[in-house]
Amino acid sequence: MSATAFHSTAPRCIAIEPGTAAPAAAVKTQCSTCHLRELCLPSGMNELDLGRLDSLKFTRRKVKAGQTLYREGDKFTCIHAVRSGTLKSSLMLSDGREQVSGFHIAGELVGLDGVAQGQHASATMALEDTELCAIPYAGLSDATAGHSGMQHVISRLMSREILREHSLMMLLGSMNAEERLAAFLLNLSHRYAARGYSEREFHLRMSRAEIGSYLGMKLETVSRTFSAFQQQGLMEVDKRHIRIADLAGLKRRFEVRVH
Amino acid sequence: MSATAFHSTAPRCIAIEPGTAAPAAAVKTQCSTCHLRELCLPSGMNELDLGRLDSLKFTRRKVKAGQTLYREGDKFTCIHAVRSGTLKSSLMLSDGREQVSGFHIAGELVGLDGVAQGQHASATMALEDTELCAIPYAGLSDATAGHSGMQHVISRLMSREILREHSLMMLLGSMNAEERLAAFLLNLSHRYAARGYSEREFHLRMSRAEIGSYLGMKLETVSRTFSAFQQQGLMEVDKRHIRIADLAGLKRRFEVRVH
DNA sequence: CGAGTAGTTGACATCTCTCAATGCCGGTGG
DNA sequence: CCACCGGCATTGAGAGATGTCAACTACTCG
Repeated sequence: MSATAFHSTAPRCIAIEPGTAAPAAAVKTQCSTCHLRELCLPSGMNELDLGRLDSLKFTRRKVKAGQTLYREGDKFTCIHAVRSGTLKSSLMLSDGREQVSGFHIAGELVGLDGVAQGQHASATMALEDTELCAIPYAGLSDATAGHSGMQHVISRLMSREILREHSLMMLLGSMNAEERLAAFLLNLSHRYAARGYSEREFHLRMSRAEIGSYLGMKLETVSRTFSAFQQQGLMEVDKRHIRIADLAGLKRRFEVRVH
Repeated sequence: MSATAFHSTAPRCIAIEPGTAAPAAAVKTQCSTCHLRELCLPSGMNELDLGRLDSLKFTRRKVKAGQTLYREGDKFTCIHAVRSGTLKSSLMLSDGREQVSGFHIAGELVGLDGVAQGQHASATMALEDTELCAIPYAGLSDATAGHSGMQHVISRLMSREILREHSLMMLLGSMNAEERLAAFLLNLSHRYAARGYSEREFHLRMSRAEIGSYLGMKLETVSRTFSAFQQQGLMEVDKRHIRIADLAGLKRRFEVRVH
């Protein structure tokens, strides 16, 4: 049904992707020196806790465009933090229907849904060549045990994931096509802006079908809605390149805040 | 827009509802003697951790039908565990649109979305007279600090909430009206069965409008879909009383498992 | 008893989906 | 080098599902 296929093997998070340019010894990363530390796992931690995090030295991992990071049912061992690139997570129904449940960019965490059952409930695939930090969940649990501030940060991250899903539910449950696409674009714009990129001009890494799956509409409807926005003078659309001409107007018409 | 209105005051979780039959001294509850312990907060804990939980002695709290437990924006201090009764949680858009994000019955936890920002992102209202345990989040954090098994249980509960929202997203994003309503009823049936109630016959505590809001459809469509199920011989529907005549058939036609 | 709430049903409108044709682009192989 | 192919996006026409509006009934509460 979906245009995209899962054709990679499903390596574990401890393994280094074979065939990548990674040196023989795994590249290790410390949070305290990472330019994404304000957005990512350490967000909200104090210096002391950040130091504790550093002792974990996370392994880096590369995933090429089209390859999966994990599939549904895979054993859950690691949370992953995106260093660069873009991923999509999706849920699969027994009859083959796919629903994209999220897109992830630099500084975002992937895989928190695996904690509940010790195995992943979704599959996650790279939409472009992507680099991540593999954060072993067991190691993280040990490191945070006894440090309630640090523990609270983890809980906050999980709760934040719940909030993220709230807004998607809102979107899927009570918005029409234009509102959905506008909410999606405004959300992306916001996330890019937080990372220092342009909030008005960006390149979509996902297909119309993937956007549609995420927003609960068909790819043709996505395409038509893009065209409608363009005709309304709200933005210029050239395939995956988006330039928002009237960001304020877009917000005025479509920014529906939750409470 | 919505048929339901918020007309209660919004008491804090430490307070005892005025005017209820609760004795002067707050009723305290220990998890180890609770008949819901297998389903609720202690689910998956060992004896030792359960003992630690007992030392917290949660305050009971009653909320009458139609009253709110908390509203969006309220300070988050407690998670609540449902002892008896039914609640709904809902999200509000700035333009007044409401989306029900969940229904909660005995043994389920309410309010985990507040952890992220220290304030509630949703509002929660009792659909019938309801009794809860108020679980102060700070106290819980302290009690679990240093006990990674106990901490992991909390994380699991949050992750479980993420999974719950996953299936709702799946439902909202890629199912038609019959599938949505069937999935909702099968889910309810399952939850009642786990609590020792009939899986075939139950009383809905929520209106057609509330079901519709939860499932992303209008109340008339909910009503029509109930009628369709009845005509198909799948169930008998009398207002809010449901008797599933052909549970196997309902499952066969509509049970779409995630992976 | 009257008003208000909840649920059902019908008729029609509207939105999104479905199916189909076309164009564009990049990669590949003759 | 160019023809061809596959994947992605756009657009049109018509179908189908759900929303909207309205009428009616049953029930509850004051």
